[in-house]
Amino acid sequence: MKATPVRLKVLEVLSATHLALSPSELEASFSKVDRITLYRTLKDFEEAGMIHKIIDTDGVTRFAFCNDDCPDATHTEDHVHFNCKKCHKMFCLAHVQTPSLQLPDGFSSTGINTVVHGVCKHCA
Amino acid sequence: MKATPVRLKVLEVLSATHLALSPSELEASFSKVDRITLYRTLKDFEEAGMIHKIIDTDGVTRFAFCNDDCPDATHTEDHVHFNCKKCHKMFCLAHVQTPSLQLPDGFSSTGINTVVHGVCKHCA
DNA sequence: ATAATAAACGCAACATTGTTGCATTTGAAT
DNA sequence: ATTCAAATGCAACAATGTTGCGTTTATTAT
Ligand SMILES: [Mn+2]
Ligand SMILES: [Mn+2]
Ligand SMILES: [Zn+2]
Ligand SMILES: [Zn+2]
Repeated sequence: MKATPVRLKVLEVLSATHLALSPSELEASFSKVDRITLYRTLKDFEEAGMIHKIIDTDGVTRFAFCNDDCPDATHTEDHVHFNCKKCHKMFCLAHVQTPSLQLPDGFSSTGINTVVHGVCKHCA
Repeated sequence: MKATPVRLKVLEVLSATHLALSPSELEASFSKVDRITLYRTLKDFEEAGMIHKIIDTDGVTRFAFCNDDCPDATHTEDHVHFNCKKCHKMFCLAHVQTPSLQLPDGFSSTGINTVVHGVCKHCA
């Protein structure tokens, strides 16, 4: 993977926050970047396990940086995400682990996505 | 709310399954129904608390029937949903309650969305 | 049964999100 | 400096969802 300006910018923004950002938000944060290139960059980073995708309560796709202790395979599902109903931001709660649960007979789980909906620290 | 053919059809299909269906799946299941009317029907039903919306692992919006003991306000978040990675169906696990969890200071929850990803009973 | 009316419908038109093909540019290795 | 695969940017497209508006229909009152 080559170190290009677009990739460096995306990494810089995502690594500096605990928020999960949408492609449109990222596109707005730095002008001059082509929409299609951004989508491809995000897909490449995701496949490389550097960021993870998470869909918020409104169905908006968002991406967040994976910290070092993030297990490659299921990085999305190891921690809880929080979606604020006021500011609409999506927080990675890296220290809140996904709770386990009991499934009906015959169903087997490979990951759990937990999105909490409510009011965040800053909007309280 | 008037009893119209479109509404009756949608209710009939949704009330006969425990699956959460997408607008496209519903549209396919009965031809002759206008796409826009279907969207409006689903929105009306949702606002009336008759069905609930849930977004699957792939970001696809889906709707499922609310059973009688479904509390009006947070009907989406009271039970767990299961998304099969093989058949891509989304099951309402009406009898598996959403687990509670401990949020960081300052964050308050009004609902939790839990989507389990894995292999379903029929694809096992 | 008929008429009145508010609600629901269906169409066109549009916005947003995401993908693919292809010609051009560029990062990095030789 | 040369080379070449990888990355970019543009056009074109598909899927999903929304809004405005004129027409039709289900229900209510006559
Ligand atoms: Mn996260
Ligand atoms: Mn459900
Ligand atoms: Zn907030
Ligand atoms: Zn299945």
